[in-house]
Amino acid sequence: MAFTFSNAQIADLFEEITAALIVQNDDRFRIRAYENAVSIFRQLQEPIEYYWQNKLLGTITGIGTIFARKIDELFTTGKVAEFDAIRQSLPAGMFGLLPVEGIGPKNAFKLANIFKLADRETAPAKLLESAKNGQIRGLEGFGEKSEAQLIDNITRYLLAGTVTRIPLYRADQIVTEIGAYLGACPAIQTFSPLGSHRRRKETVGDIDIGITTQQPKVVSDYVALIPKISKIVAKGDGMVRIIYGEGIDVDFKIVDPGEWGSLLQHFTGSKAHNVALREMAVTRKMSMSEHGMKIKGAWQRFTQEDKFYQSLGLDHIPPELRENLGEIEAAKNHSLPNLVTLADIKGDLHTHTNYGWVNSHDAGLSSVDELADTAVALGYEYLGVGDHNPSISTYNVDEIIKQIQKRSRFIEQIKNSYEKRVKKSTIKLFNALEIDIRSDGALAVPDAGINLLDYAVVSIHSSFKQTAEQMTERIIKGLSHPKAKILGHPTGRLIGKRDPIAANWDSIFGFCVTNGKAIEINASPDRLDLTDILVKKAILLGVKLVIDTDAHHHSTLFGMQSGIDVARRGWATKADIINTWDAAKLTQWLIK
DNA sequence: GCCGTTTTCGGCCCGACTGTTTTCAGTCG
Ligand SMILES: Nc1nc2c(ncn2[C@H]2C[C@H](O)[C@@H](COP(=O)(O)OP(=O)(O)OP(=O)(O)O)O2)c(=O)[nH]1
Ligand SMILES: [Mg+2]
Ligand SMILES: [Mg+2]
Ligand SMILES: [Zn+2]
Repeated sequence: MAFTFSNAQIADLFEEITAALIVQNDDRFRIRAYENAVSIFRQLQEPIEYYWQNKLLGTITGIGTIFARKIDELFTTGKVAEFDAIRQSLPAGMFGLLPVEGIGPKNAFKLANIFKLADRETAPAKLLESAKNGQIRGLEGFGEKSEAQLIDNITRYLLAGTVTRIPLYRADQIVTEIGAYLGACPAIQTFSPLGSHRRRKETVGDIDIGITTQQPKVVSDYVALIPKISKIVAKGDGMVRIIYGEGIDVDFKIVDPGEWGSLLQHFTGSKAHNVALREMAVTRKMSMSEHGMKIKGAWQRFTQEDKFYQSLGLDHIPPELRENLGEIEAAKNHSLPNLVTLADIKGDLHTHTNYGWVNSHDAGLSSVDELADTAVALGYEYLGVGDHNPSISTYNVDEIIKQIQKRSRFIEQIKNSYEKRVKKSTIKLFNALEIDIRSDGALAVPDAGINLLDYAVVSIHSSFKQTAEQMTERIIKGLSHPKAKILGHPTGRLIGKRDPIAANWDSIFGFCVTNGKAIEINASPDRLDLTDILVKKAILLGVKLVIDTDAHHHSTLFGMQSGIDVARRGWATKADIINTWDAAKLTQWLIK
């Protein structure tokens, strides 16, 4: 296979073809199929190449025989002849203009044509030149205002660079900030962050906020005066869209309190979920939107979201599931999963203390006592007391074993003294380590050391770029030790910083099911892996998961919710998550 | 181009704002 393409590359390719088809006034439903394919490609968490190799493209809803054939052609020949022909019929510069806010396919084409923009990289800057020279205002369909907008939008685009999505923890901070401002407005009855933020997606493209009021004009004006506003993109009685702070898009939708239920539904999305619901309404001769349900020309209003779903015969769907990935069907059949909640969690199995050996990676900052006290405060039944394995560049094999013997005695002492000090507590402390899976799959601790532990979390911390085959073999080898019970932060990705490893997850999941291993959902805000869609797949195959904070400080033990969010997006119930089990059941499963 | 518990043909979500428009196309959500 000489040709390889990432999912992002394929999504970008289809996105450009979508734009080209719009320019060519192609069939709007064909265009919709292309748009749909783009969002599917961006959502997939395994390589399209993997689907292609295993002839699984046809199993993806929205990818039919024609799209599958085009992808086959792409991987086989390195290009799609039809796509190349379509693109070559258009000025290349138009594709460089598309990322600019307010420039869609039609205008991108028109402007690239008029100003002979043949190069996509330089197109925005060149167009900006022409706009600044007043060459836009005279064009048909443009005027002084649109010229000024164009200048502003291109300038912002050139300054901001490529679009990056906002990590959810950062979005939480922004939401709190904006919430403080909205809360101070007497005219606002209720407000709530919606969109992908409410669905708890790992990153959000923007911040979406729904508002109810009986004075929409007052609220619209109030919102537009928010501190740190950079620009009003659009504003009416029903909505305000702004650029906020360092260039974050914030969408406000403002409705009458009587429409809150339908607004919650609409503005939470996802788009694919909404479209599927609306198509369902259409088959029942109804029409739905953020304003309610239109039945025989008459609007029915909803103050409550669950009632809105009910009007379609559906159970209330948890926001985390609203991705049009089977949740509507499940809501119809009353078979939605009973998703895991924070209250179900009974312990944390991946932590780091300040124990004083030279760690292979960052050591923790808190003492065992501090971690245990916090775990008790959280009402936990057990806690995995962990460290990274001793650094193999600092210690030789014998020294590593001696170090672990010493640490095991230390933990034993702590357990005794802790149980004396905190008499009421019955918290169970496990002697655990996080051990590197080295590039050949060997664990960084010899057996004689591992066997002193209650269990080990094994993780990839190096050589992230191996092939999927190598990596899969490596991980399975690493998990093969009986004490290796948990695969830590399995994809190795750091949101916005490091891509996930390539691996054959089907094989790894299969191994875990057969051999009684759990896969971690790491709650660190920049990890959040295993990722949501792979969680769903793992659970379908029967894999057990564990949600860990990977705390390097005792306060971080409080950060479990972000892992719960991921688990819920992966359809996880209490039964799927081993650290919802009580100490007896967990111990029996974990300690070998 | 995709899809199927009325269909393998004939459907395919719905709405807000902007600017230039004389009735609406484009863009975005
Ligand atoms: N019915 C319908 N609803 C839409 C459409 N586009 C967006 N919405 C709704 C559902 C979305 O979740 C919500 C907010 O739009 P966004 O573009 O901000 O998307 P979302 O927040 O889901 O994802 P994001 O992380 O912002 O990219 O508006 C659409 O084309 N049709
Ligand atoms: Mg959004
Ligand atoms: Mg939005
Ligand atoms: Zn780690």
